[in-house]
Order: sequence, then C-alpha cells, then structure tokens
Amino acid sequence: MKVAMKEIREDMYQAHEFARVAGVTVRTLHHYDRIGLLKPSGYTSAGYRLYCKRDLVRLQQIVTLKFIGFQLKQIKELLNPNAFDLVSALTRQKEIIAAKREQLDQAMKAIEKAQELLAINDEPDWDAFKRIIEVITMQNNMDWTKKYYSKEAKQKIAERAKTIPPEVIEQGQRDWATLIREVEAAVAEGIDPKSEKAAALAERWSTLIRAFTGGNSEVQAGLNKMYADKDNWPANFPKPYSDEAGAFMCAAIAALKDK
Amino acid sequence: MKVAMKEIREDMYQAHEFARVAGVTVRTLHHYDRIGLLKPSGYTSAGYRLYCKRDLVRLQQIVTLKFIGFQLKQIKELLNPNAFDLVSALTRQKEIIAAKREQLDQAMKAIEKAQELLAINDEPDWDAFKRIIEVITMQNNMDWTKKYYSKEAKQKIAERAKTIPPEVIEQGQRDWATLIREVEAAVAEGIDPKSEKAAALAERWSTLIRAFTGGNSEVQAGLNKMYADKDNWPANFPKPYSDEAGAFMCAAIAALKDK
DNA sequence: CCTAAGGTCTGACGTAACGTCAGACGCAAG
DNA sequence: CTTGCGTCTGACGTTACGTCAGACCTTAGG
Repeated sequence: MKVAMKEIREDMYQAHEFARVAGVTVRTLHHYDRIGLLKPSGYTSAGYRLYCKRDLVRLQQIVTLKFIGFQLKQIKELLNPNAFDLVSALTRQKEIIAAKREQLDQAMKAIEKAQELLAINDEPDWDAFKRIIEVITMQNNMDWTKKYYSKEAKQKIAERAKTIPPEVIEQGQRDWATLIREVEAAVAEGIDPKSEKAAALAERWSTLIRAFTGGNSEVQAGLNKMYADKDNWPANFPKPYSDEAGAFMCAAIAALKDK
Repeated sequence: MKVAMKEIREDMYQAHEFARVAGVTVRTLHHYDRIGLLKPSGYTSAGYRLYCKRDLVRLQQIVTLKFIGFQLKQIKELLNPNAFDLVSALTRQKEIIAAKREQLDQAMKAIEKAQELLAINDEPDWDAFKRIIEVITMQNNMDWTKKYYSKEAKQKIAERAKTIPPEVIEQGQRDWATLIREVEAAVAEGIDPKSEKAAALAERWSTLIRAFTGGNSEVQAGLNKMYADKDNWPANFPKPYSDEAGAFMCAAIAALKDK
C-alpha cells in the first residue's frame, strides 16, 4: 500500500509541498481550485489534492500575472489555450497602473501640503485641506487637457480661476461631480451616445468646460483639438471618471457637433 | 402641516440633496450612518434622514481623508474629538502610499520587460517572465539594503548573483518566501523576539542573507550597520513583508547578537 | 380621491482574494 | 492507541459601498 502510494505520488506534490515551492498558501490552492483557475491533476484515495510539474508551471504563470496586477478572472482568460491577446492586455494593464500611480501621487501631494499647513498651524484647518484637494484635482484636470492647450491658454485659465469666487468654484465642482455620476450611470445603462439623453449630458459637459475655461477662443481651439483627437482620449483618465465614461462623452460630444 | 415641515427642514438637507452637494451617493450616506461614521442630525416623522450644515462639514472632512487614502475606520478615529494624532497618521500614510507606489513601479517595469520579450519572440516565454520578476524583486531587495551597502559591496553582490546557478537562486527565493511567511505567522502569534523560536528564525534569516550576499566582510559590515540602525529600518519595506515582520526580525537578530 | 412619478427606508446579497476558524478525517511514528 | 501534523469542506470576515427587492411617503395632476 505504502509502495503503491509512493508510485502514485511519483513526481506528484502534496498540497503543502506544492504551496511551498510556489510560495503560496494551501488555502490559496483551494481557492484557485474552487474558482477553476488551477485544478490539481490528481487526488489520493482520501481525496487529497495532488499536483504535478505542469501544475507548477501554470501556478508560476498565475503568480507572475498576479505580480503584474491582473485579476484572477483575467488571468484565467489569459491562460486558456485560445490565448486571449496577452499583448493588448499588457498595454491596457500599463494604463491602469499608470492611473493608479497618478492617484497615489495626488494623495501624496495632498498629504505633504496638509503637513505643511499643520506645521504652521497646530489645529487641522479642514477648509484649507479641502481647497488643497480641489487644487490638486484641478491640476489633475489640467494634466489631461495639457496636451491640447497652449501654454498661454493654460495661463489664462489659471488666472481666471483665481478671479472666480470660491463658492462658484465649489458649486462648479459639485456640478461636475454630479454630471460625472450621471454619465457613469448612462454608460452603465448602455445608453446610446447619439441619443437625446446623451446630447443633454454632452451639452452640460461642454457648458461646464466652457465655464471652467472661460470660453475664450484659444481655449475653444484646444477643446476642438481634443475632440478631433478622440481616439487619443487620455489613457490615464483622471480618477473619478472611468475610461468608459470618457469614451462615452467623447462620442456624445462628437454626435452633438455633427448636428 | 406642509409649513411645519418646511420649518423643520429649515437649513436641513434631505438625503439626495445632501449627497449631491457633497458629491457622494445616498447609499454612501446610508453606509456611513450604519457604521456610525456620519449620523444624520435629524429625521422626518416618516423616518427620512435629515442632514444639517455641520453634517456637511464632517462629510467633507471624511471625503478629504478618503482622498488621502485612509480607511473609514481610521477616519472615524481621526475625526473623533480626542484628535488621535493626525500628524503621525499622515506620516504613516505617506509610507504606505510610497510602498504601494513601489509595487506599481515594479509591476510597470515587469510589464515593459515582458513587452520587450514579446516584441522579439511572438510566443510568451513564461520562463523568461519569471526570471524578470525575480530580477525585479531582487533589485527591490537591493533598494532597501542600498543605504547600508557601499557601491563596491553591491557590485560584488550583483557579480556573485550571476555566478550562482539559477536553480539555487530559485531555491533561495522559495526559502526566503517560506521564511517570511513563518515570520509573519510568528508575529501574528505574538511570539517574543527573544524566544528560542525567534532566534531560530533570525538564524535562518541571517543565513539566507549571507547566502545572498556571499558572506564577505564588506557585506557583513553593511549588515551590521543595518542592524545597528534598527530604528531606521526601511519604512517602505518591500511588499511581501509587513512592517511588523521587519521590526520583529530586527529585534530577533539583535537579541541573537546580544547572546 | 386616485394615481403616477420620484424619493426613502431596510435588509440581503455581491464584489476580490483569500484568511481564519471549526469539525471531521488521514497517516505515520512511538 | 495516542500524538502530531496534514487534509478536507463549509461558513464567516474583510472593504466600501452597488444593486436589487419590497414596502412606504410625498406631491402634483387628472
């Protein structure tokens, strides 16, 4: 019996051995088994999982892709034989990582500014914090408009922002946030970018942008460049908006202009 | 009746209005209510939530802290009157963000290398990918030893790494991963860094480091510097290890050396 | 007065990737 | 036969909400 077992286990790992060599936990193996990502290639008579070398290769692939930041679902697809385009997946993943990094950088900047404030004034000045974050998200907005605006246009925008009373800016930010949420909802509902509803959203979007930019002609030119370049819509879209929302608004605005 | 309502609602927002001005969803308000982060300051006779301006201030503080990356639990603590040290929380948060960024950078590097490989060879070469990630994590290890090693020492380490057969390196990485997991477990169990068990772990840790570094004297000097400087243990500890594990090993190694 | 539209409430389930029990069973050595 | 170590499954916990589902409130219009 013992010999038989040995024979069966020839080149087979038991769960903990297998987990050890791969640097994961047994529980992780159970999990991967359950979700069908990595099934053991054998079982003992007692129902113990047995893994072979080919399983190890696959597990290492899984770990590799996880390191790169893919989700287990995606890994499952990437790893199945019909080879769902790893190349483009990598490109997309890079964009996602870049976007995440952007967020972290913003948070980092915000913290540093907050620390400066705290160094001066012992009591946390929440109002100032809020403004800091507004400024940072604003700069972020600038980031992705940057490629479409000339230096002078940006200058003008910045100057103009200073002249606007803070409560107007606040209102604008709220309007913006609201609009974004509605756009996301529209995307989720699968609404056609050419529909009336989308047109209304596009109208509001443009209005906000105009309000934000002061609606002067240079800035308008920048916007036009931006719309024209829609296939190049910023990949690392600022956080509060999804890629889908960006694409949707782009299409909606284009449709609006066609009329 | 209607007038009475109006009076009650003087300066009070209903859920959706409140959510809109703050840029969150109603469901989020429900959530914050449930977890006790933000309770409405009033209710209508029908049990509808009513929020006032002070609630708005608090909600904005919450949003601000969330932007910085705090968890709701921590926000709850940071926001309660006894003001649980916002300053140190910010410092810690910076470290956490830096660590996350580090990971993203590594993932990004790995992807780029993988893309280079794919550009050359159409078929994904998993073995090569694996090595790439090994190299990157290795560089990462270098990152936090960097401050303790001289340039020459690092040079030597790098040279030596090349001469080691790959299967030995692989084994080393597995051993390392295993050890880390055991250390984390020890920390979780609250084991004393001065105990026998901790000493055994410290021994293995040192051995691995020696194996990794080639055990020459310059490198040893670097290690000593590192141990001596334990209060300065790298803040953005490389991902697979927790801060606690780092502190634990540091203490255990110190205890070992005291004997 | 009834109804339709739109808002609110609660509770329950879903998400990602496992960790952590808990209870039951397997296996090899002393 | 016990002891120690290992395995199995199932269920709940984690984070910050989103998404129904079913039921109730409010208000304007017919």
